[in-house]
Amino acid sequence: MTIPTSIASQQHDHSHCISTAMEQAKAVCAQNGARLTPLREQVFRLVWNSHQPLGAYALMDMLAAESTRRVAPPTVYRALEFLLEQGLIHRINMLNAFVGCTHPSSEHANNFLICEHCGVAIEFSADPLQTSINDTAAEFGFSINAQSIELMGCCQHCREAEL
Amino acid sequence: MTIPTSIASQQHDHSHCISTAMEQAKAVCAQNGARLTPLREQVFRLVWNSHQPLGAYALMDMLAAESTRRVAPPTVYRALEFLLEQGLIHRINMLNAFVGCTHPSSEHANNFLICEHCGVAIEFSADPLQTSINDTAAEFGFSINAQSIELMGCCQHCREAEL
DNA sequence: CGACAAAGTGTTATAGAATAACATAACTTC
DNA sequence: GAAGTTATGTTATTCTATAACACTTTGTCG
Ligand SMILES: [Zn+2]
Ligand SMILES: [Zn+2]
Ligand SMILES: [Zn+2]
Ligand SMILES: [Zn+2]
Repeated sequence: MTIPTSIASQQHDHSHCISTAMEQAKAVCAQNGARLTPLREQVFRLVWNSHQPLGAYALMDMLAAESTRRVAPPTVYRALEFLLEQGLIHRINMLNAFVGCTHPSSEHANNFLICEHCGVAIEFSADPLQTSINDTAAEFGFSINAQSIELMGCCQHCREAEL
Repeated sequence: MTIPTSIASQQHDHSHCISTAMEQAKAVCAQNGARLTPLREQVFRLVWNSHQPLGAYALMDMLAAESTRRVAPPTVYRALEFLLEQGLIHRINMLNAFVGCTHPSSEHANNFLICEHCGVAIEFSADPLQTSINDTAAEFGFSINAQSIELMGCCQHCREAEL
């Protein structure tokens, strides 16, 4: 019922990721009294099509491909905004792209490993890391409202594949 | 001869920041055999006009205001690219903006506290934080090429001013 | 049920950020 | 000074995101 983040870059039963994410999304929206409309669900599904962050315009094209009607930017941006508010997806600032959240119900810090090879974004959280972050902020008398940690590089799977 | 990061959001002798940054920039370029041309120096100076990250188009307007000739995007983007390569400025991904680096000569991890009130970006580094980052990456078998840590919130100075 | 308000979506236009491609100028090096 | 390299100018275009307004659907309440 949870999505293990570390498998994102490996071969795995991704349909399981999708269905789990879908369940969680419905639960979160129900709990928040938010409406996961057909359009929003469609965008969410498209974002979850893979573990690779997707740009808004790529999503727009996929939306347009699925339906016959033409799709304009606000359509997809509004859906993305909703999903961001609900904590169901994250924005990767380094890529101007969006990716599904693997644990939307619990508290989550926006931390990602992003592989430059396969494009997969692995969400992670680590207590010692968060402690260091909080300590540093405290040291500066700084109060954190939002945090973005993005590490670009090469994932284990891709490095092993290269040998 | 160094720029203390913690004073960025306070009243301080900013002309000292600028002159120090300028010295360091010249030293870095000399060491790397890179040419700090008048245009690049002008852009660098404009970026260092404050501790608040500046967008490329704001810079462009400032450039245009200073000289009579008209300035097109590639002009400023090429200068910014050069300064980024030399490690003299950083890009704040959450803001699509650029800010001067306070310690360009040494190794530096791209870590920032960004105040939503005054807009100041405070560059910081913390050994335990970096250790946690490296540990986490190692745990996932991930090799880091670039890292971006951006903490948005409210700086001490602004919080005290609000009371 | 029928008005009404609120939330969601469609549509057009525009703003904002970044790069491609090619021409010209300046600076090196021989 | 000629040739090659680096830097800048110039025009056009791509990519990302939002503003503004119209229309539709959904939920609420009398
Ligand atoms: Zn998966
Ligand atoms: Zn990979
Ligand atoms: Zn200063
Ligand atoms: Zn502040």
